[in-house]
Amino acid sequence: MPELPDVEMIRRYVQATALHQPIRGVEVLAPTMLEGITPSRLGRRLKGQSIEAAERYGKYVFVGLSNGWWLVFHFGMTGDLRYFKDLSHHPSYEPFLIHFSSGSHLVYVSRRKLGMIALIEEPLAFVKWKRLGPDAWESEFTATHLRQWCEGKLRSLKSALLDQHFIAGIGNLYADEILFQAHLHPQAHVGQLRTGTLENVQKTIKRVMKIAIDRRADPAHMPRSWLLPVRGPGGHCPACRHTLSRATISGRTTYFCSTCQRKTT
DNA sequence: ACATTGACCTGAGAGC
DNA sequence: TGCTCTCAGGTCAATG
Repeated sequence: MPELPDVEMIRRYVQATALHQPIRGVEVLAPTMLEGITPSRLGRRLKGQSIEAAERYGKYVFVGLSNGWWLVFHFGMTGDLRYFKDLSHHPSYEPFLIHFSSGSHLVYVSRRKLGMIALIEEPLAFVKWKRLGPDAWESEFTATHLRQWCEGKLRSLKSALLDQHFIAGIGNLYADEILFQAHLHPQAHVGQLRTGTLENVQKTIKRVMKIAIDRRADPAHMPRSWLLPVRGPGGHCPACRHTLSRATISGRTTYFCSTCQRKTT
């Protein structure tokens, strides 16, 4: 679930639920998910503080604390943040919990321990350290950036879209959606696409991100013309009704319409 | 430079 | 019902 639109929902959720409450303590039930800090040290840094901000970059959420430190969350394939007034409806998988003095809780839930939790001093320095490309939804991601990055490269468009060093926030599902809407084959070579085509790709990325966020990142509520609602075995192209093709590209399962999506233009 | 593979984790669903 | 196998939205490192 957690690609850019989903992570944006998580950010807004934190902002709407968990701000300005003193932290009584934290609980780390999956210490291996902490990066660069021990559970006890993390507890000391957070105790008595409050959450004052929630930012996002790519697939990361940065939770700003009253002492200036930032908690960083990456959600892997299954992670989410949930806010509970009390823990009577105990979440099942909870690597990390923040307990507020009010009695409520902000809980990182995840079935698989593929995510990451860290404590950092400066989000932008973290982004630089991770060498993340521009956020797919922010204005820094321009057609010029796309063109410069693709120039002379042999790699496939699908792998480029998934590369967080190139552009941050797109995952496997939305990469397929973007390719579908741009009418481009996932194995199109980025270096062979014309300037006008690349500009269209950039516009498509922006449009897909915007609409996905407007519709709260819920695949069931995406437009009928989109791939997402039918993406899966036996799905049919919303445009031409052909059965969708399935292939492994860049190591990831890819669904596309072999009629509507072209390798060149 | 790029694609591919496996590792990291664990649940869900299919097939037997 | 229960077992085994395969797959899943992410990232990273090693290999060819």
